[in-house]
Amino acid sequence: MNAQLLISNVLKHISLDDEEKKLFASLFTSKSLRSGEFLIHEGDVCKYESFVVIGCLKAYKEDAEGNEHVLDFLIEEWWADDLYSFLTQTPSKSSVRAIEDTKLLQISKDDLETLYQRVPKFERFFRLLFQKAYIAQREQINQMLSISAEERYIQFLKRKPYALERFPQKDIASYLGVTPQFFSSLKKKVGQLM
Amino acid sequence: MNAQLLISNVLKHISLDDEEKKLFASLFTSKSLRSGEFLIHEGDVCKYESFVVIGCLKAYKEDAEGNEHVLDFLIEEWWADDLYSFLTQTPSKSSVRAIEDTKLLQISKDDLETLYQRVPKFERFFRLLFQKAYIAQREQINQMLSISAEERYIQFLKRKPYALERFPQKDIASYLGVTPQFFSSLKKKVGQLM
DNA sequence: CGAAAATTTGACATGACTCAACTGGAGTGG
DNA sequence: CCACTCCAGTTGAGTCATGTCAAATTTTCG
Repeated sequence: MNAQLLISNVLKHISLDDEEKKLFASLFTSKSLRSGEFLIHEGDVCKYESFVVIGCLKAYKEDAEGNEHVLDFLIEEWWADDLYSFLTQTPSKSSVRAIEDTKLLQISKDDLETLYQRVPKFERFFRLLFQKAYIAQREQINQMLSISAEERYIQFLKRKPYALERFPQKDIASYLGVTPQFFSSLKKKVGQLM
Repeated sequence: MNAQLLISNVLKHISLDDEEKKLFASLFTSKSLRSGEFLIHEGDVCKYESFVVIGCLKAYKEDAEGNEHVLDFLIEEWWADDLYSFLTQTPSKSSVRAIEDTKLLQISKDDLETLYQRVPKFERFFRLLFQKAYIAQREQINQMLSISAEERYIQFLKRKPYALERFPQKDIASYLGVTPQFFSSLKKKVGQLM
């Protein structure tokens, strides 16, 4: 198992000595998913926190009519999984599914608690992750309230320039809250402007 | 200063002995706001975490054209303030302003750190708050993606039946992401259905 | 290659916005 | 206590953004 990407990600937020790095790496196990496979199904309790080493996934929720609503895209160096379900050990309200072949590193809730006790500064690291997720969401809400679908799409492209190549259009449409048809015309229009 | 409401709120999540209650209460100071006064201005660093004892406030953000976008309403037994700004001690991206005369209890960042060290289980309490805020936001995003303004309004009334009496209509409209005019017609239509 | 899924395109329908005018209540000053 | 002003809220006409439905086209993948 190669944990280098994971370690270097952690080092961006807190410092670690060799001992701590070794302990940290030893608590993770690796997992692979083929495109289309589930990391979590809605209703499952999320037992692991997962770090994306390579690949990409979407987090989404189904409404009463069975329509998918994409909440987020996860790529390399992001943490997948339903954070809320993981922390509270209650059933997840959303699903996470690979949209490319994906390799993950996973840590269980118990091992994470162990880690907190032995190296308390990891608590800070994971709290920072949570905070980032929180503020990113707040931005997302704010954008949805204040700007048009076209502007949202342009912002989205700025933040994730690789989006059109990596994510299916219908998932991007869902993430932005528009129909695939309307997204198609948006894309054409915006493409001509640039 | 009367901290009973605050203490009983904390006791819903963690247990405390008398000693701990006393310490906790001693770290808070009270603050009053008249209707219309600011708790935080956009751009300020949020120095205190505030618990609403009585009254209500709105958290909002202004866009480039100067339009308000209401992000949240805060009433009794809620925590006001920009959590992100408080935790990271960076300038707030939103403002919080009283819409009724309001009484708050406040704790500073330093005192909160002291509290964490002396009674570590408070760390859990505040982390739970954060998690709740996170999941509430995720619900909000999900609703915005999947349901119409009319349905959102009906859901909102279910969650906050007191809303029409306590909050100005234009603020509710902004919270739901519609114009005051359209909100007015929504209200009429939904009122007739019920 | 063939079938299924994703994307595009066009006609039409509707939800939500803009603008403008009107109503009614809450101060404020004379 | 009245007249005046100032907002918040309402109403209606016209418009634009986005959705729906249906069909054509392209891509994906077994």
